[in-house]
Amino acid sequence: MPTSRKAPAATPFPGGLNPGVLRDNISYLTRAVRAVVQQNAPDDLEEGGLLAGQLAALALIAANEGVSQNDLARAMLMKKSQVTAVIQDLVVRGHVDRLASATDRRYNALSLTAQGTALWKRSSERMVKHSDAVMKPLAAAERRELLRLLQKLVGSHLSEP
Amino acid sequence: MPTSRKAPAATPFPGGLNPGVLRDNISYLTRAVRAVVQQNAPDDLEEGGLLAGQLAALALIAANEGVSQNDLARAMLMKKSQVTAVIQDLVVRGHVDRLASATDRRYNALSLTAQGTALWKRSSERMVKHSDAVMKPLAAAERRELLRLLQKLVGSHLSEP
DNA sequence: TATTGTTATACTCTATAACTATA
DNA sequence: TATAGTTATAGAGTATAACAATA
Repeated sequence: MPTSRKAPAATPFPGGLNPGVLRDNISYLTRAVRAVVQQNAPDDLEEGGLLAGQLAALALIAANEGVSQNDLARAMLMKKSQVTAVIQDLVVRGHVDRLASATDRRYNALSLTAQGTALWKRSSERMVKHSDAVMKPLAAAERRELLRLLQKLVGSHLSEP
Repeated sequence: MPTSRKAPAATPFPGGLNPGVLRDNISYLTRAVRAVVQQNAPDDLEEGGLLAGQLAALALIAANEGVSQNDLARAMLMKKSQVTAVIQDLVVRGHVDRLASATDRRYNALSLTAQGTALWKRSSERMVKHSDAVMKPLAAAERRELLRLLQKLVGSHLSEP
């Protein structure tokens, strides 16, 4: 019997264990990747005591001047109460301006301060490097495909909730 | 100028925002998928107040009778202290037996009780259904490829840490 | 009434280090 | 001395609901 016929994947599993149903479980796998992401984060990823979500907030504010906290919450898949905490700290630290919208004063229009812009410039480079480092074990085509599939998965669930 | 030439991906982004560098960031994307996974979890996924990691522990013990807590920690990418808490609760609930190994009494050999086996039988079905539900927006080939890439990514980082 | 954002609260998850017991 | 597991603790992440301000 030829050995090449439908070899059973032989996925190396952490600790040499039999993965059982976990091998094809998206919950387990994404949790595992999150752990890998955390472990590969450089100590200086979050400059000056910034929290993880605050970097993502900076990224989105930088790319969407005047965005509201509600839209930010949707984009980051966070509760609005969580966004309040994230933004409040960024405001206190002087990285973000939070102004009530002129047309509808329920909204906060968020923007980066000069200091926030400078911080983001430094941070974004580290952020991209970190992501690249995590993805390094994959070939270029695989990296693109993984990102595409994750984007599609998230996008699909958010467009039809 | 033809509009079809290298269209800019047009990835729909939550909240209609410009994703900026987050679009290709593995940290952001996996965090987003984790949120989707959580939101799609049925209320009865974890029967009887079980915690998330406890299901994964059941899965691994079921597939690896007599496994040690250390190997479990590696496979689940958890700290051993975290595994202690997870297992302790499963032991108290009567789902898991924890016996000092006969050959080296530092090790605990974990196994499912009859009750734990019955629980796992029920839970594993819900677990697989949950994963399938989350993956549903992807085509079958895409699902396979996403799982393969996540497995490869995790496996690569754990084999050469 | 409905929506944006805030506050308060609780629970889960994760990380660290000191400790024990076995080897 | 090295390893498996335990304990204690702190911090980060997340979910819920009640609330104020604005529309």
